Amino acid sequence: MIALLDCNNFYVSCERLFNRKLIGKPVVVLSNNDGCVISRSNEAKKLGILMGEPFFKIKNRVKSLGIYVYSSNYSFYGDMSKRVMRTIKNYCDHVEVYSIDEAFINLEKIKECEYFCYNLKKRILKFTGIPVSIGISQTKTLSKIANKFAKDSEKNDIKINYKGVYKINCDENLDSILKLIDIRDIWGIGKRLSIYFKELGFNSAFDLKKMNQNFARQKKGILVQKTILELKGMKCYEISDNNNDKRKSICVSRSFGQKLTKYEDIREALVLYVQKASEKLRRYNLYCGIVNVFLKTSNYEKKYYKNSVSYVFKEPTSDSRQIWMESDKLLKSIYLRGYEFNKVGVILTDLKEKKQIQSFLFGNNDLNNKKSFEENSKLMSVMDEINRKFGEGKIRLSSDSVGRFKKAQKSKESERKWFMKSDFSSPCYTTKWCDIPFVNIN
DNA sequence: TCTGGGGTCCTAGGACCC
DNA sequence: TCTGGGGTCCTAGGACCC
Repeated sequence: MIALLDCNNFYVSCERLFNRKLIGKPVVVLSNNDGCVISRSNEAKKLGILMGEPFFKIKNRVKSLGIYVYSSNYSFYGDMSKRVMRTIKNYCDHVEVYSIDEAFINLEKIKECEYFCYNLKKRILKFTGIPVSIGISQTKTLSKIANKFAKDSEKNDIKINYKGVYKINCDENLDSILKLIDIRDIWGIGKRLSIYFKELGFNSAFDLKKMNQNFARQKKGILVQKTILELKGMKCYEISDNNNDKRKSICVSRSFGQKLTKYEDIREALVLYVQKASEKLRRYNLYCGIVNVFLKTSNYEKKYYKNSVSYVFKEPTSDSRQIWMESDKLLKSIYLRGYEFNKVGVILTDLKEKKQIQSFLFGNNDLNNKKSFEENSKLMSVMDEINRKFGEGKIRLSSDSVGRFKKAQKSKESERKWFMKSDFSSPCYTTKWCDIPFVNIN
């Protein structure tokens, strides 16, 4: 069994820790620049405040209803999150921290799941002050749904063994529960997909479960197919250990409080974001291969413009001066006069760890240039050196190339030829690396 | 010389999550 | 007047090569 633990109205619950008078009162927490509502207490939900609602639209209503309003304090929420997660890990071996307020827990070895989770919930409340709900089922997708019922059991008087804990069992109550769930509320089915499926007459989670998975796969891709299987109780997503959760990108961006038109003003903002991004980079002990800068007007602007542009570093870097120098040039290249900009940001991608010596060496190669025989010979000698140093070395290949490599391996000569003409790695293509054991071909 | 098919690499954009 | 920020993964399609 898998449990999904979710903190109730997390940001509001955090605010309540240090302001006891907020307990039992309607409270909302706003996003940056007090743009829109990102967390609501149950009382605020009952008053009809929606998630993501722009604050300016409901300002008057909020005032007249006596709702307490707070700007967000992310570093505080981050600290509280760490405490909650630490508490969970004290009692469970196998935990995947999924987001700031959620964690998946492997319950394989636990006999009385519901009882265990109920105790966990009580302990978290005692040690951190944060109320949580726990859903239990065979797959991640189903435990998400179970969690929704657990939350409702807190609010309403649903018959339930343990308050705040709910279990869906595939052999017993599955279908009757799925019939109650709107297709939009399934994990992985967002706005677009739900509109598409509803037009075809699939309205509930039960309907989706019955859908032909090959049809789903063909029309909407592998993720929907997996969701269908998960609804049937077949596990498609394992609980990860968070060991291999190497970050793939770092992004820092903000909407401006007011619209900016002057280049200097935008540049000033960007300096700060690049600074923050490079700090993160170094904190995680990473180097970045590509820097991307984007600039846009508000989506609601009549004169709409958005653009972004990247630079590939010759060598991966974590030097904030170097990153800024390139970012500055990039911004200049996409800035246009006469537009009212709303947002600028920087994204660092193609992140590498220091210890990835090989990708450093091979990552230096120019993109899109097939290397000459001489250049590849140079690479080969570098690999030899690695081989000598570390015993068995490894070559990084994009997984697409693996088949070709295996084919070439069939004879010594074809393998040799293949080495001579291949791109061993491309710094741009990072998502699907395969490490192939290095074979000394001499 | 002409042509087509298959494979790879890469990008932009879409969709989703919290 | 005022509409968050930070991520991940997948896919279609273009360019290129053989």
